[in-house]
Amino acid sequence: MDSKTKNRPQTLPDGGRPTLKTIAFMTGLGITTVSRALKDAPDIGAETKERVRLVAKQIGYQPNRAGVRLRTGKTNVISLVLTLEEEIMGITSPMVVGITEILAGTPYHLVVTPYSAVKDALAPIRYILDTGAADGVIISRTEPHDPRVALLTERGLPFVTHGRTEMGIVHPYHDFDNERFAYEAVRKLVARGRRRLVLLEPPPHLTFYSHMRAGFERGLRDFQADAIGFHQTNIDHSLVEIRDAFEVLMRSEDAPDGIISGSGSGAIALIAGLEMAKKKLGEDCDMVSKSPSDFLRWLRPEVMTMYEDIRVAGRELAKAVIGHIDGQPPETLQSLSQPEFQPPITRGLRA
Amino acid sequence: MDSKTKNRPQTLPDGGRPTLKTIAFMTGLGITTVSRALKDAPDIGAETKERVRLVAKQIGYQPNRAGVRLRTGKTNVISLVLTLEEEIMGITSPMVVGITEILAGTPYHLVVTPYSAVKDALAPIRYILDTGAADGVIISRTEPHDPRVALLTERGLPFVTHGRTEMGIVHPYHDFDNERFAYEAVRKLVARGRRRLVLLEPPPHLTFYSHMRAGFERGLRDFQADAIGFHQTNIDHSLVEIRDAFEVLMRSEDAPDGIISGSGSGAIALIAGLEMAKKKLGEDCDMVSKSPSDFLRWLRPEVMTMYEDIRVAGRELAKAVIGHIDGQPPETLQSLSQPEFQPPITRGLRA
DNA sequence: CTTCAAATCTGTAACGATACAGTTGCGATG
DNA sequence: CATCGCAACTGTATCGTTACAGATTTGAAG
Repeated sequence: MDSKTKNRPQTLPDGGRPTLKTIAFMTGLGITTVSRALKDAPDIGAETKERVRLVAKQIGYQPNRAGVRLRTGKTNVISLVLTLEEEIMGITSPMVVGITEILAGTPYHLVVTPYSAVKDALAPIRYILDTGAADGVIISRTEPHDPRVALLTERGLPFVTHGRTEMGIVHPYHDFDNERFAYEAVRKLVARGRRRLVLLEPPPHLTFYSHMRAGFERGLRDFQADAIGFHQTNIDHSLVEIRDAFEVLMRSEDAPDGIISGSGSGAIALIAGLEMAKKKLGEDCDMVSKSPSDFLRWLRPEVMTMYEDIRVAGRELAKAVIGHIDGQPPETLQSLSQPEFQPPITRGLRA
Repeated sequence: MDSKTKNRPQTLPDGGRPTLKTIAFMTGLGITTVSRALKDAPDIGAETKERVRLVAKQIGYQPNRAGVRLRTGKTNVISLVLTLEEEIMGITSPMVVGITEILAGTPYHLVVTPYSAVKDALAPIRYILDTGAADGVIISRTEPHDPRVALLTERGLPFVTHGRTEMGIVHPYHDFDNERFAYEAVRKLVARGRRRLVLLEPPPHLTFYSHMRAGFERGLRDFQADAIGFHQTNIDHSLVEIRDAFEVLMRSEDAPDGIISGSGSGAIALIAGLEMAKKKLGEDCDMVSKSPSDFLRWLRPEVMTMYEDIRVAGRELAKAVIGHIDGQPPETLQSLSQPEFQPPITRGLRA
């Protein structure tokens, strides 16, 4: 055995799974060389790289994640941080699908990290930071001064928010244009002759509360309509609470004739309240609602809906975190999706 | 330096994160001792264990997952395998919530592993097996002879199915009792005087297809009703397809007077088809539907719904995989959730 | 006094990958 | 014909943890 090959691997790994050692053994190269060849390092010969790549592919080599993670700290994990009390109609589902669609083409895995909103929204972030559990984080329910954004920025962990902040930190985000949603909703209702408008708003601590309100108020000014106050409930309340509060409003002198619902499930409760007050949608009242799914269009075609495509949001968010991890500047990783009214469900035969 | 302490760690790990080395340094013990103390090994003194535990807790020690995984192969990961084309109304969302509720009290993380049903449902399973990506797997859309179950069993990777199989393999599962659902649905419809019943069924290749059909047919026999054939579509088809096919049926001589819908979103389409045929729900027709969410009850209270609690299913599935990983016998990890009719939404004030 | 066993504790090697600091061979340079 | 630089390759140490095979101490038995 000449000196050049004296420390070459003599044995193969026990388990069936190929490692760098397997490839080293098969090619007659050193483990280091194989590692560097697979990374396309400049100090490895072109032909050698080719050989290594070929063998790696043949035997279906996949780097051991634990090995990489232990040595380099790179987890290849994106963490989706969710509250357990997530929206009734399940915004999570299409979101997860959207994210995984993007991650499928990458080495990243999606880990769902839940927290109880009732407790501490920072807890999961701290956990991820302290344990180095992920290379990137996706958070939602963003607040104007969001401590999670502050913490993640300070500690330099790439992230993206579903929703914007107002704290002078430039960071990746994806958001639905709620300002424009409310504005267009007002326009639509006024066009139908409605002038006494009510808004079922997001909870005030979330950023998109002010966006939606701003759009609402701008619309009222531009199209000359009036706001009917309805701050007793918001889209985070239970359907029963929303319904009951709205019934009271609809029975009062102050009853609105146009309704804007900031959420699809909220719309259900509003409709129920309205009907309990013996009013009829489409006659006494018109309604515009945001809707992440199709059921309103099918069951209450009278409601005019603007579709919020959560699946696309998931895709955008995933692309943005990865971009952030790859070092792209945050300002290039921001996107806003524009609301559009949905056409009614087609009657008649169509696939 | 006496011989007893000569190889004690002299330096602390660079990063802020505490490791076994940190604790060893602080307690003056060896790394091995600390490791074994934290595992409550029998050859470590009681007082030593106490000290180690105390220090570990104080400094917030958490084992490095990559280290454990590399050494032991234990990933502490549960993989939820989903099709990207998952149910329209998003069954995924409450399921993920249910699973994470259980995992929160364990060292396990939830990784979502998607696949395109259009392609190969085995692909993600192979990936997990080949790369050792998880300690346990949760699969859904189970088939009577499910190749995924065969493969996982053969390779000895713990798993649980959402739905049962019929291949003579005893394995953990959680299922909704679809046989009973259909049976009780028939009973209810017959009690309302309906005798010409139609079933919107699951796709035939899934196991619960035959369960639901069996319950349906047993109900027809026991309560003396007749089946109206409707196999043109199933709950996997698009809402438009279902609606159009059902409209045709409702306009025909053969129009049913009772409808059983195997899915909540399917019910929406059936209602639309029925209305397009100028029939009225509650008058010409009654309907019983499975429903994983609340919207039907709110928007179409005429529909009698049986609630399928996906969140609870998620919890059961999580408990079952973990049980399987922990070596509990599969036959003790099987559960069936019993359908119950939901009460109507309460009218009047209630939280 | 040995000798031995039990009770505690410990070092080494290994899991798979990579950063880093070499080593080797070879043609060009002075 | 030394010397140098360069291209191509390699060994060692390390990340944090645990399995395994010792090592040390203590006290009781012979």
